[in-house]
Amino acid sequence: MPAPPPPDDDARRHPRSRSRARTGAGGDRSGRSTAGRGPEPPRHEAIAAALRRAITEGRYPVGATLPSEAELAAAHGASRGTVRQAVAALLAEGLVGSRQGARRVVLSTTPSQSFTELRSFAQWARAGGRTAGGLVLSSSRGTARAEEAGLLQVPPGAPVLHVLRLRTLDGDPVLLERTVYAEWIAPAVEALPDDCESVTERLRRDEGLVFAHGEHHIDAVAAGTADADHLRVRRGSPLLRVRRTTTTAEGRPVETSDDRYRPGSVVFTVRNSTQTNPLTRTHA
Amino acid sequence: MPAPPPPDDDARRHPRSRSRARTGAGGDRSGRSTAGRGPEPPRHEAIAAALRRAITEGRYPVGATLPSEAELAAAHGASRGTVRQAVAALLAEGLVGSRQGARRVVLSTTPSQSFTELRSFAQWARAGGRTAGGLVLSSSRGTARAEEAGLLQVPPGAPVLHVLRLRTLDGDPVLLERTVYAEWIAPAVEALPDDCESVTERLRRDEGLVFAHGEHHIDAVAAGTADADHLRVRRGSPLLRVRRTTTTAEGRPVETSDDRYRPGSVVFTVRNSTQTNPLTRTHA
DNA sequence: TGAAGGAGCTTGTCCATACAGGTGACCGCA
DNA sequence: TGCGGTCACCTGTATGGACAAGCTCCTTCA
Repeated sequence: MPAPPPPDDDARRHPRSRSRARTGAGGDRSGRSTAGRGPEPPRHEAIAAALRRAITEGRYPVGATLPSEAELAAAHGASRGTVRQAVAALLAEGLVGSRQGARRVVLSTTPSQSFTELRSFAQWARAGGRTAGGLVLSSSRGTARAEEAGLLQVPPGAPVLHVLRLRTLDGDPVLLERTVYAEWIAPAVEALPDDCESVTERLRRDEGLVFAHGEHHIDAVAAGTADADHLRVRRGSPLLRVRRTTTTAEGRPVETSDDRYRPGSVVFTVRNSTQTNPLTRTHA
Repeated sequence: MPAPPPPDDDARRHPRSRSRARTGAGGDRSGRSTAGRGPEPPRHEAIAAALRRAITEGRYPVGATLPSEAELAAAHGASRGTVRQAVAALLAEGLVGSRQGARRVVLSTTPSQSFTELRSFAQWARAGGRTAGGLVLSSSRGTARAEEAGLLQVPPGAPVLHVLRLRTLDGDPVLLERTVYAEWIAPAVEALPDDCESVTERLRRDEGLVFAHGEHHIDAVAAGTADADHLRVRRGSPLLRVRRTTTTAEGRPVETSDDRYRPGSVVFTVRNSTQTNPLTRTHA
């Protein structure tokens, strides 16, 4: 849409520099804190963010078609490859659908507040406009049982840290976490305050530890005595159980946890697609 | 925009044809049933499949590093971009992790038998080496309630088809489906046999209808009288509920369903990553 | 012996180009 | 009027080149 600046031939060979210059010069982005805050995100991510915003704000309602790759490329002063990279993100989130030959279609306008991103409880709560709370009920050193050891990739009987934590949403108890931390991270966890709102964020800030990967197993169980007590439900009432194991970017397991959600307050959402995959997967 | 086909005699300008010719010459793929069985998968998919197989077969155990992109490219006679497209698929499946500067690491060797792919119950069962069964308990025309209408994107009161279906795994009842089909697909569904093993596959074969997208809401509920009866559990025992809506590739809703799973027999698995996204998402 | 530095490899980002294959709308003919 | 074919448009696939950023390991110096 915004006609690119007059054809400057020598600059055409440095599109990256050109557009960078543009954001600084023509676009009064300089007024924004782009330079001061962080190293400036990659182009494809910026484009994806712009599209995502346009969709969630209703500029493209459900069923509408997105501009073609060529148009988007021109509008953002990027190449088609970069635009494809951007829309691939929306594809993976299930916001848009794509078929060869046809324009892309908007499937949903609600941002994926779900598993697509690996979200901590606090982050997830904030995204929904709610306030999360936390309270450590007990914390004790112990040894890993066989199952836990397997998940944490340590020998059975290895020292670990067991933590029982109650999570609240707007003051209501909704989640009981039974977490087992690997020993190498235990001191950092013990140093946290009992009512720490977001363990994930604290560990990232204090230890530089990022939870990069996670595996979640979901099923339903009946509330036990302890569950019922803390979550304020009757014993035997249904709970949503999520057993998860989290690892660092290098694949080193950090924690494994048995999380039990009180139904009604929390619903998990997964969006799905035959084309979920980055750049295709349609075959067979 | 598309430059009219100029008279090009230079064979170097047709890398696709070149490599095809290579596979044809060196590997006499023509001798294989490639021509008879489907149109030959894209290169990047073939490479992804090879890597996936190597991982699940244990050639790369958990924690091992994958060959570099350059090595893979050379090994498969493809360009780096194509290899990147292939590994992006594994990234999205959570099989491998990736960090800039470091070799890719294997995170898991179990194929994602889960939500990453949109699988029908029968397909999913087969993948696990089990046999799926189905039985229609009731099927009746009716009108859409407000909630159903919203999910199917039809006006409230529009004609729909309600189907109650019991699914079995190796003969045991594990899933009770309450499905609402949009009217335009209702005749095809009614034409199906009552004990149809896979509705998804039949509809694809007979109608050319593909279930391309899905949205799933997961929570836990107590078994009602009917649930308890059909699933052979006590009333009030916990069930895993998945409310899902499925649409075609164009985004047209096909069905919406309330599925209740008997716990113990089925566990949902979701694998997760900060880098789940196609080609990045690490920022912020 | 231990720590700082650098070289080389590897992944991330981006561009330009070309062709294949599917979609959908327009147009002409019966 | 209705049907079928043509064609512009759009996405999928693939290559190749260039540079940036980050990780590892090895060397070198104190």
